[in-house]
Amino acid sequence: MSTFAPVDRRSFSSAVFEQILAQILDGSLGPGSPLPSERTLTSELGVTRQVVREALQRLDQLGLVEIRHGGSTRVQDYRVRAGLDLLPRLFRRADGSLDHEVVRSVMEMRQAIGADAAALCATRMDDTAALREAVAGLGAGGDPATDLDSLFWDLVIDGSRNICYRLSLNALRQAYQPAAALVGRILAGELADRARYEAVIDAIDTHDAEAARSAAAELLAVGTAAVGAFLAGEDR
Amino acid sequence: MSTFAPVDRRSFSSAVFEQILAQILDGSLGPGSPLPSERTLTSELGVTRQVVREALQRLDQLGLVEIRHGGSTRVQDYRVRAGLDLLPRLFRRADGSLDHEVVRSVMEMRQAIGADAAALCATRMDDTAALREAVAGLGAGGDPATDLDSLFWDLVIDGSRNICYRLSLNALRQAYQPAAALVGRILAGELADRARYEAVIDAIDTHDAEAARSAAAELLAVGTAAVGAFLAGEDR
DNA sequence: CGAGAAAACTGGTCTGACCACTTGACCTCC
DNA sequence: GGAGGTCAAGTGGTCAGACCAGTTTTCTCG
Repeated sequence: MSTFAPVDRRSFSSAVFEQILAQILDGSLGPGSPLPSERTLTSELGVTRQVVREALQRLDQLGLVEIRHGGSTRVQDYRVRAGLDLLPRLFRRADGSLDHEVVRSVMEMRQAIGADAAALCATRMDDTAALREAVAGLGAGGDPATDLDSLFWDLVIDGSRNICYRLSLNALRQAYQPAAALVGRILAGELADRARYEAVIDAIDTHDAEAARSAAAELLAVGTAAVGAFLAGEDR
Repeated sequence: MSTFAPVDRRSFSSAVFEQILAQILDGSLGPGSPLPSERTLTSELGVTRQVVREALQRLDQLGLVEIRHGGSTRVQDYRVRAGLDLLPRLFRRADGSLDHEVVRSVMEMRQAIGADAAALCATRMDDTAALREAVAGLGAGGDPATDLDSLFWDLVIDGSRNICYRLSLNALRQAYQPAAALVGRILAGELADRARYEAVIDAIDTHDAEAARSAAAELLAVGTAAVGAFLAGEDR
């Protein structure tokens, strides 16, 4: 099964963005240190000032630099300034290795948000038919994206009517999307455990928030443990 | 006490960004609909194409539009694509009114993340001296930003060693920062309740994760309730 | 009617100039 | 010596119009 991925010829703008981003994340450009002027970057990178500017605007949007008219552009401490949108960039270190602490963080947040969303869902969702249907379709689809429990949790999150959870889920998903196939394999155990899914749905159905919370937490803990084991195995 | 806020004369680029952003959020530009071409925007807005492009790059970075070389740039569904960084933009509707559902969402997430972070903190933090000091200094400082329990929760989040929580906290804070003074007043009850803070710290000190979780949840629930009451009062 | 070429879009980059703001050196005047 | 002002250099912000590189539509021709 050979799959061809489209060559991603990023724009110059994106290339510059990635390059500066990498230097900020690996510490080459520490917090507070000024970035070279746009004109300097222009000549050093061999691109136009417009290209440099577009890259800088995006870095600013991410909260990684602070641009000030007249003054120099400075690097900000991303651990203080950046939002969750930065997450996808933190998975791999400069040398390409997986950052286990980040992966663990994602799994922990997944569990906490998922559990609370299920609890809220129990108080705010009336019809669980869609949920049961989603569980029924689990593992049936072909592609890993659909095969994952994306649909189920989409419904739970939407049912919780919490926009923060919705946006957080988007960010988390954006983060592990590139490795969807691998994630699917690791989480196989969780995905196969229909009984736990049903337990969550039953609790939501009876509007029992605390039952929904604990059932969801138990369900998600399976995946958390599986990922933990995977990481431990990788260490060896 | 009259305070002078610096006049924020945004750049054209930011103005264009805000304008398009507003239209996307209020639905004037629905998901999937194509944006006018850069050249069209250029002439309609009376600015240069570079200005338009910088604005579009930022919108793309936020996950609000999808730019494709050769094709038209399209509006994406922010409820599916945008990450938590979008949050600060969702507080106020087009008419300037506060979106209660968003506020409620923030408080719920604050509570869930805070509780889980406290639990993790209990298993990962060894020295709680800094925490006790932070609580001791609560309410002593002058400005609302410091006066808020920012420092305390900063320490808890850092102690949890969960980068996702760290970034989420940044995003949440970014969201309610503009209204820090008001938030401080509403949360006064929570901030004054030293005993609850101490209970959290004690649990962390004894490495009792579940105790820390419930103590933190109870502490944060005070603020959640206060905000709920405030919103209910505003409805009247 | 269908396939393929051509034209007309779209976004991406280049050029070089000028405007607006901040900074810091220097200079004056108490 | 210190407080204030002036000025030049450096920074980001914007402008203009041109050309390159893809995509989409249109039109032509078999």
